[in-house]
Amino acid sequence: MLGKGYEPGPIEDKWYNKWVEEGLFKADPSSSKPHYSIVIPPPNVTGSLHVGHALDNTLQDILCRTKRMQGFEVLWLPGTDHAGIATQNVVERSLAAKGISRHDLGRDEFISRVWEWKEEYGNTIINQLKKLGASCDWDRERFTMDEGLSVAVRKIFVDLYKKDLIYRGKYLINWCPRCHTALSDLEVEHEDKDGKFYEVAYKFADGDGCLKVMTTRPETILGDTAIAIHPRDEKNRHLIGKNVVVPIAGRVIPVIEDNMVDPEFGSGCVKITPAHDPNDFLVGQRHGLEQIQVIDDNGIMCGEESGRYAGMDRFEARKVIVEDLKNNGYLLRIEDIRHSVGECYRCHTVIEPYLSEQWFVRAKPLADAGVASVKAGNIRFVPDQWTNVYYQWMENIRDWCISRQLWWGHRIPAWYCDKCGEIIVETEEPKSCPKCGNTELRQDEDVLDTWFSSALWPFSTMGWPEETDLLKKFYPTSVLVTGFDIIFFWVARMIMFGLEGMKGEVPFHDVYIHALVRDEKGQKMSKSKGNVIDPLTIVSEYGADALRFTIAALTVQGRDIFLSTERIATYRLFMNKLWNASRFALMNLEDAEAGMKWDDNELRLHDKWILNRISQVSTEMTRLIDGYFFGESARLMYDFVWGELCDWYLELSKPALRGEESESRRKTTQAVLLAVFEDVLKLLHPYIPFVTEELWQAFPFGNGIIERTEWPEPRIENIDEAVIKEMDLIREVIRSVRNLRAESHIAPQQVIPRAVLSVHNAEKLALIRSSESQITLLTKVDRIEIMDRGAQKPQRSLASVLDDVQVYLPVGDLLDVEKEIQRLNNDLSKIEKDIEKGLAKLANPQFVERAPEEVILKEKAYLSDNEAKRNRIKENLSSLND
RNA sequence: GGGCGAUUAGUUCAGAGGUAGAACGCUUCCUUGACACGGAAGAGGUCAGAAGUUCAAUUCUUCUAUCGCCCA
Repeated sequence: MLGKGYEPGPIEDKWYNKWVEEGLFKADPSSSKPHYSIVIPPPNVTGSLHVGHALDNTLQDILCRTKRMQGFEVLWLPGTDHAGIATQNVVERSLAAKGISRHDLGRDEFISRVWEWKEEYGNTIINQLKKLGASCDWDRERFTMDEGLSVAVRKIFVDLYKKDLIYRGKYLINWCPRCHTALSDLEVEHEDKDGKFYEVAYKFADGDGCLKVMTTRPETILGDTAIAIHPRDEKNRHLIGKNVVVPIAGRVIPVIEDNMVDPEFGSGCVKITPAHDPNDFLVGQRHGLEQIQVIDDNGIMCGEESGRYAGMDRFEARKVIVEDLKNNGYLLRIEDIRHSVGECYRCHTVIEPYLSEQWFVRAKPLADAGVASVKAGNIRFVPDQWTNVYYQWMENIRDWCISRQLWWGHRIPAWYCDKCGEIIVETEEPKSCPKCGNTELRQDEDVLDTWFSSALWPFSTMGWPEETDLLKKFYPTSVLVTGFDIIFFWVARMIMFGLEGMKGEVPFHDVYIHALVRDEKGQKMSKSKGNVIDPLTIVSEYGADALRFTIAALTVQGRDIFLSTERIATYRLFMNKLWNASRFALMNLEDAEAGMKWDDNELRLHDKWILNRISQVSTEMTRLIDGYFFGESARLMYDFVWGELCDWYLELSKPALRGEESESRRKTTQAVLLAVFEDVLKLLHPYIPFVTEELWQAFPFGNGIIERTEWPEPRIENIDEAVIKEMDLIREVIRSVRNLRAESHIAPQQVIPRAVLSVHNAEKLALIRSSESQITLLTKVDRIEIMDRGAQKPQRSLASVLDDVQVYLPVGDLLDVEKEIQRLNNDLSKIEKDIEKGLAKLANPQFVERAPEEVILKEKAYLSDNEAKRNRIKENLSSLND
């Protein structure tokens, strides 16, 4: 027998271990079942589980578990990402605590320390996923730095290089002076910040006067090589071709024309520093300007041109230079400005545009293919609003800087021959230079962007470039589930590399994009704000199922998720409700057997109703899950179990189960209970696997693991709408009697001798007659009397009017006439408002002419029902005055 | 500057071209043999504002306001 309350603690580990032991999560490539596959978005190996992971993986788990029950061979492939910068930072920090820098150790030793660190701490997040219940095939766990995946990385790099889709060159890239590496455009975060706008005078070289230039970065003046003006700038055009003197530096530079300049902005004259500004870099290329570097890779002023500022930090130098400009009369004025400043996504150091030799992916051709395959319908974004976001980015894509000046990562498979200058790009280390035979080759020091290896994840994890059984069975994957924040970083790049590596085959058919989890105030969760909800704390306090169910219920397409522990506590109660409903059922099923069948002749209205409803719910659940409607599906189950099964069916089933009707009624009710609980547990299993498994085992049908059973088919194929409507009426009658009781403060346990019903419709009359015992049971009324037509209504009674049914509750001395009049008047005014609306509608010739026939009929019926109700309420009112 | 999303009960959020929904909170009552982690009943909303399309708009369109995000 189940305990009195649901306790998640003891059951979760027990079942998780059992599932793993049974091999429930293992994917068999030789299976003949249709395939369903998902690759996990690999979390950072340094990471620990946050609610975003909990969301992402709960949704994937729901899909995988559902599909297993629906007869698919499911592969959910797990793993982690080596997270170049993050991991290197973590290990460097722990070394720094011992006073060691990575340079003290040297590259090889440092990397082996990172591996040691990974072995020790890297499994944290994997174990946390298990706590959540994630049904991944753990035997196939992968890591982006695994040997197999490294082979894939080298292979695709070489292939792309040979197709000229990867190239090397000296360009201005985003440089983080703290992380000491290049970053891609995506890894730079732009934030509007308060800053200063300095207006500086540049004197003409050949005489008096000067032109005015605005800049936010006066320290780059030292690297200026031109002043640019828009060719159609009437005001300044005459200056083109002149020369000016760079303040402080004293160099003479030309005034040139370029379309890049916005003539409306500032003075219309722009200083050009090709080595330290991305726009200026392009201008410099167009005009063949010199690139003068004055800031180095540490953000320190450098080089001959930086003069006496050499050795100063760039921000320190800015202050000093401004001071010097002022003292020499070059500084005309300072304005406050809000402008966008690029920062390193990882450490928030201000990015320095930095001229250096880097590797790039030529993105355009790859992006074109990626766009085409979405346009062709081979990949579908859900919700589809993300399709446009994807197109917009892909259509404006820029080349991707993939080299990183780190030690931890996939080393670029390029070797340099210092004798002849040859660059050799191969998957295996070359023995000698193919051009000059030199055997002293030097491998490129840099590693690849972590996202480069992540982009291969859907197929590198399945053994590519080998043609494995796994790839044959499970590629392309069915769906990718991830957050919108990495559509560009990851989704788009997987599509590009998937099409390239897998000969035009997409990496996944659907992309389900979910929102970000925020706190209850809608703020991003972050450690510094202290508003982080730790999923593992939640799991230990409320159970994994409660967390999972909350996440599912709050997941609505196209909207952020505001999570609070209050919400989780609410859904935790649902677990308890399900537990106790099952407990009730089991108490009454002690002599029941699996597979027992009900006798159709013994089914009462409420039995038929619940069988019809569970059938509708099963069908609906299948549809909702297929459409990725997680929130709707979870709430459907919540409402059905709590609001229909528990509140109505279980209550109505009690007399039969207690044996108060007949043995055959008892048996039939047992059979219905079994059927409904079997389906409910199965339908809920993907959402709340632990508690449903525990309950499943306690029922007579619970042989074997729940997930090895089949997903429910509707118990009743042709839904009987009439049954559902009839039950709705009975529920309404019951509610109205309860309402009358409560309004007149009759204690719930006090039995009222009779309720009198007046029914104006023959079918409804028969229905109510046959449901009398159900009504008396749930209203605590001794008997139901049906009033004859035209008979006098009972004295001193409360009254309530429904469609075709009037309910009277004779309460004798308890009747408070004043209050009852007030109550009826309230009802009356509501109805009169509705009647007015209806009359106005039907009096409108346009409505009668143009609205569809059935809407008009409905409106007429509604009106006449309301009029009838109004008249009866009036009668009731006047009879009160007797 | 370009784009996207949001605005519905005190709060957090669903919803749908044709009679406004849930949870939490609140009020009243109840320890009845599944559950007080519970049950019954109730109060509470000009569905941000304006215009348009329509017989009918809270729902579709446009604009405005406020908020949020992405890209430049």
